[in-house]
Amino acid sequence: MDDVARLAGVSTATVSRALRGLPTVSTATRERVLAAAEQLDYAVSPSASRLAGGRTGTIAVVVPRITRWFFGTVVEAVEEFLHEAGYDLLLYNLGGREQTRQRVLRTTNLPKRADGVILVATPLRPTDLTALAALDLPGVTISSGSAVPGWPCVRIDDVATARTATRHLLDLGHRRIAHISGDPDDELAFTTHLDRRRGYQDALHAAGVRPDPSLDVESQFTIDGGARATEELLRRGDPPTAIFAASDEMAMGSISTLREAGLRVPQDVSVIGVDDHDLAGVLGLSTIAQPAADQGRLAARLLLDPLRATTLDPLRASVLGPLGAPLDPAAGDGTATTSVILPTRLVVRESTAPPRAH
Amino acid sequence: MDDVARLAGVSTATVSRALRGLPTVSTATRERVLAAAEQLDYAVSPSASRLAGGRTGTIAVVVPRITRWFFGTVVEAVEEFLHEAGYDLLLYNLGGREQTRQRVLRTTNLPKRADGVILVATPLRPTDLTALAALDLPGVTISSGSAVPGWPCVRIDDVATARTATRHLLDLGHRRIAHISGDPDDELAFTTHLDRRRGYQDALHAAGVRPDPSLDVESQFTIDGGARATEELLRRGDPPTAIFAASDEMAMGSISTLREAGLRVPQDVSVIGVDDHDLAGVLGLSTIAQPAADQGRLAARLLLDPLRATTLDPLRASVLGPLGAPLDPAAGDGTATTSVILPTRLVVRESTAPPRAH
DNA sequence: CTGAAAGCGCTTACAG
DNA sequence: CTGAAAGCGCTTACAG
Repeated sequence: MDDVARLAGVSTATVSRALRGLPTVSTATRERVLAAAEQLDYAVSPSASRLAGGRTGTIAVVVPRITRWFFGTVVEAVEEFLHEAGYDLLLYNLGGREQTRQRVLRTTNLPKRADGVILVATPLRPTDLTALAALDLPGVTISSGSAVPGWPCVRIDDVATARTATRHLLDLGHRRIAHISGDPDDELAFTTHLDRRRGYQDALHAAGVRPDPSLDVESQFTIDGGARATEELLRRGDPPTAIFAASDEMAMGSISTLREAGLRVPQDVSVIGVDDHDLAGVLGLSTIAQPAADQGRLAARLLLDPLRATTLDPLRASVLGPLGAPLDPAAGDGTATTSVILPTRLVVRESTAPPRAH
Repeated sequence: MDDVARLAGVSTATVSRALRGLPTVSTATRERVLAAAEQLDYAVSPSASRLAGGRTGTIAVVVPRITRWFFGTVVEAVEEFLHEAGYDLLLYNLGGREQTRQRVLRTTNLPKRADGVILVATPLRPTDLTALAALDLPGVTISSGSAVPGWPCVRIDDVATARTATRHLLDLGHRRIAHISGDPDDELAFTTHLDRRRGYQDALHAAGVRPDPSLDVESQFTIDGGARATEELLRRGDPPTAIFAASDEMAMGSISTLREAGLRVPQDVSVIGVDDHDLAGVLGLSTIAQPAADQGRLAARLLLDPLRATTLDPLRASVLGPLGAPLDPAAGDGTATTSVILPTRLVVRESTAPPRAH
């Protein structure tokens, strides 16, 4: 930076300002600095910049399992948004390891590594919430059960989504509709499966069908979880004519088990999932599509907008107007949790049909 | 850190040494420092540590698309290894954006952000190689077409893998065997599809079958790419009795198209892929399984072992012996490229069967 | 085995 | 609009 300053005939302070685009630099000076930096192929040292400026230019993204469709898709969208904005992405994949969760949420002194964090479907205990609040770090959650005070939350309406899926099966004439969802080991405040179960029950009630507990099986949100839940369902005898799986991956596991058991989909059993997984089309799986990439992009934006606004000179920020303004007015007060709810939509393919008796 | 030093009654230099486990600290002192740090809930500032020490404690991981099975699985394994070793992971998802590739490989001054880089199946032009060499950064490639001088490479034997797949089809009695693979837009030095094509042709030749160019279609390594390649194949008339797809995702797209065209798998057309994708079982897809997670773990280890060795005091490193030693002696000379080749294995499921005429 | 001191390369009040 | 100077919080020779 000294070299650049010398070449441009200014101080390093001015080089710093010019390179960051601060408005308090005359156009002529800025151009001279930029030219000098270019000529010397200079780029600021992130380490020094962080230490002196207190900003890391990095966002931490925490997902349960990057290999699952929803999380991979979210991360891809977040990554693109962040990198286009000049931010780096630190990836934390919990992978079911409780200790990792602890480390990420506590010890890691995240605030010194990142300017903000995006928590995707990360289960949070009350103590975790306290820990997060203590970090005093900007953050956004995606499809999180437990809202973090002051953090925006991007998600879909899980209850409505489940209702739509169940109603689709009801409309086809099904009455014995099973539901596979949830994680039995999950004593954490992760409510996605609870919400989806509620929507399922709501829809049944609205149609005058009393939910049969023996048709409601808990398992993991994975292919394997869906397979095992379906095995359990079949083991109980008197199988359902339709299954609403809480995710496409569960639905795929379910279909696999049904076929192995000699049951045809949809002739013997209809199956519907949630997600619109990349492979849903290949498998002919009916589903409720949710916009995973949009949720990622939006979360990244909600996180970055305020960060970028405070980076700007206050004067300029007021001139820029909308750029600095939070997407939702309510997000501004620092403690309220703004939920942005994105729409889902029914996609009917070949895995759902009227029951045979019809 | 000043506080810790004061509480422990030593200098900050000693605190620094004790906390990093350097061997030049007496046990008593170390314990006092650790206790003080614990008591004050102290953790070093990464920014300051980086600036002063020159090490970032971070590894950059570059993948083409995190949403594809192979890359997601690799990243998950790498993430676990890195975090257990106390390193952070910076994710770069190329996503087909050429400019991102440029930025990552050049401008980003990677060496100031990461201590090393893992390049997963990243196409490299000769100029990229020059750029990488100029970075003077430790790195490892996974399944890269172009070897980077001095970097270890972890991969499978693509030629042998393709040969095995093709031979499986030949053994079943197929003679009209199509191949879908490759990226027609790929003028980069990414050789995976070339190697797989060669294995395919080798196997045909060995069986006395002359490869039919009209049965060899190029497309993308995706579900959609497989679907389109298969459409093209059917459009050409006189369809094959079997298809060897260069990846499971392509195979899945292929199956989808075949079914839409009214062809049954495997009765009318057999299909085999490469990967052993999570959903290969659900789809009954025969495939050549490759160890994606193992490749990720191994790459991370090959990258970290030398880094950690140089972090240690030379004296201690020699005491520790094997820890500091490179996995492969040849990896040590700094310019040779060591390839570690992991085994693949044929997994026969329901998508392959003898041709009907049989 | 330990400490004093320099220095890593920036950013930020502060003053002008 | 710009500069001089302090300081961000560590690590590392160097000396002992």
